[in-house]
Amino acid sequence: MKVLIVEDDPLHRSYLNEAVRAALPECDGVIEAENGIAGERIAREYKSAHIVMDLQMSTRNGIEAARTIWKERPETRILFWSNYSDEAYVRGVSRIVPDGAAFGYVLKSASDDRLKLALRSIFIEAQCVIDREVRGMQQKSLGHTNGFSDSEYEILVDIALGLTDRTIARRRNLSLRSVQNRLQHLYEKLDVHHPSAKHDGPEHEEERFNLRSRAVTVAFLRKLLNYSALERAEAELGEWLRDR
Amino acid sequence: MKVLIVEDDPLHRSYLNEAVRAALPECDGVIEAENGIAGERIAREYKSAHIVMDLQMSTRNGIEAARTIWKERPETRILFWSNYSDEAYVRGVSRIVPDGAAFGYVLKSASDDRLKLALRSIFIEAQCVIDREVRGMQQKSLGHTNGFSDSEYEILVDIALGLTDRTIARRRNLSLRSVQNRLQHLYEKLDVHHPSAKHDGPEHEEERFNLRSRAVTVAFLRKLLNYSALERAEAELGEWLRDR
DNA sequence: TTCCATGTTGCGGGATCCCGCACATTTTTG
DNA sequence: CAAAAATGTGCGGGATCCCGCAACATGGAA
Repeated sequence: MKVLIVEDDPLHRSYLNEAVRAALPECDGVIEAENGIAGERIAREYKSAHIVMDLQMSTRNGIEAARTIWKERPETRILFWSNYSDEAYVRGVSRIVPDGAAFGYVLKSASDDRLKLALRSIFIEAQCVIDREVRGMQQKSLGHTNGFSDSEYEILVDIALGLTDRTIARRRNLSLRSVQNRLQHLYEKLDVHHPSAKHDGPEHEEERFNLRSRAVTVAFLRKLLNYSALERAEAELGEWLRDR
Repeated sequence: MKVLIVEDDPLHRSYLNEAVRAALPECDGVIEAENGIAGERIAREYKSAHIVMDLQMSTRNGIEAARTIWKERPETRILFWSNYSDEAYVRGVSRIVPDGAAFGYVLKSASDDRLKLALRSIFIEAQCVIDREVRGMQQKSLGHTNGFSDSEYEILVDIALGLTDRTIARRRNLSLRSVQNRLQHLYEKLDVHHPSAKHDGPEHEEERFNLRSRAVTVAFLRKLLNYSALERAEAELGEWLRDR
């Protein structure tokens, strides 16, 4: 068995290397890649079936790399090893994992033992292992209370990209009013109504926030969005624009 | 001489510890803190004058920590050791460094030698050391071509926070029109005009972007903004709102 | 001093956005 | 199955936003 490590940081890379060797005596070779592009290439060359992947890498992030790898070989087992459990990452990962594929999501802050256990579970037992904290995030994002449905998330991404209502309507095949409707729901869930508005008088004073922009900001602050998610969304938008 | 290391990641922390001991034989004690809060506390307790600080930390980021430390003891020498050279970080740092203070900015991707050299230059020679790449960013953000003036950056942050034109006007003591004027300049610099608009017919077709939101997005993608900058701006906004 | 660059402010209007009111369709729930 | 809760759509209007046109102020450069 060979294991491919895709990780930006040299320190983390060598740490992973050691952890893999210690946890998997049956492993007879560890290959390293220092960014997503190289990871994809090497995975293709060596037909790697066991990969440990960092999520945030400068030249090409782990989600993109994993997606292309899984597209070519859906049975590949990938363990994501990340610093963060942002909802944006969790959503990004669960969106691309193929049916029945074995994968894992472990935080870098996890203990040595947790990492090694995860390595064995996924690569030997073909069993999914998801960090407690990450699992919590996943649950929350599905539960209806305080959680965002896919359609709400979708429109959040669209306004984050800076699309107009009309463009969103065309892109998502909706009427203009429906788009605005979804926006209402989004604003409600993000709690970005006009905050300190006193409804005493009829005057329309103190509207402090531009709801559209504000929504994006609080989504960022709540880690529903992050740079990586924006980057991916921007790329998808680019494709759609090319297709008119 | 004692050195305080403020760094999230255990691996990086121990690497730094070793580097400091190797580069500074005259150092007779290395203290470690694993987040910004602890860093501030320990710096206060030990009156640390020599600090190596990570910028992105989960509980409290390095810029905040450095600011409070420098507020109490402006002669403290701080070496920032960061993964990124985002303009947002560079601006954030240069905004808080006191007059005449010795500081440094080295990327984590720098070589061992560069790091050790920087440690000696700052802590022994009291000389500022700024990574080549970071310096480039700094220059660019000052140069008028392709660079953003302070006022433009200011309004960028304001719309990123989701403020309305009127609120921005009150906050920055400007007229409404001036705010909109600055926005025009910002849109121009970020190149977010209505892109594929055909001016042939009088019809107003194909306005794909909401300029306000779009501007924030491209600023993010160009790393003029990042999570840390948003977080700081949000905190400042909170203060201002409390003061009415 | 005169001229020109830069920045601020007013006015006005077309395009969007935000959203209440209504109604139809779909899905969920009891 | 029927009630209830989502969800999609149209209409309309008040508030904002985007921005051209134009008048001033300020501060150097010719």
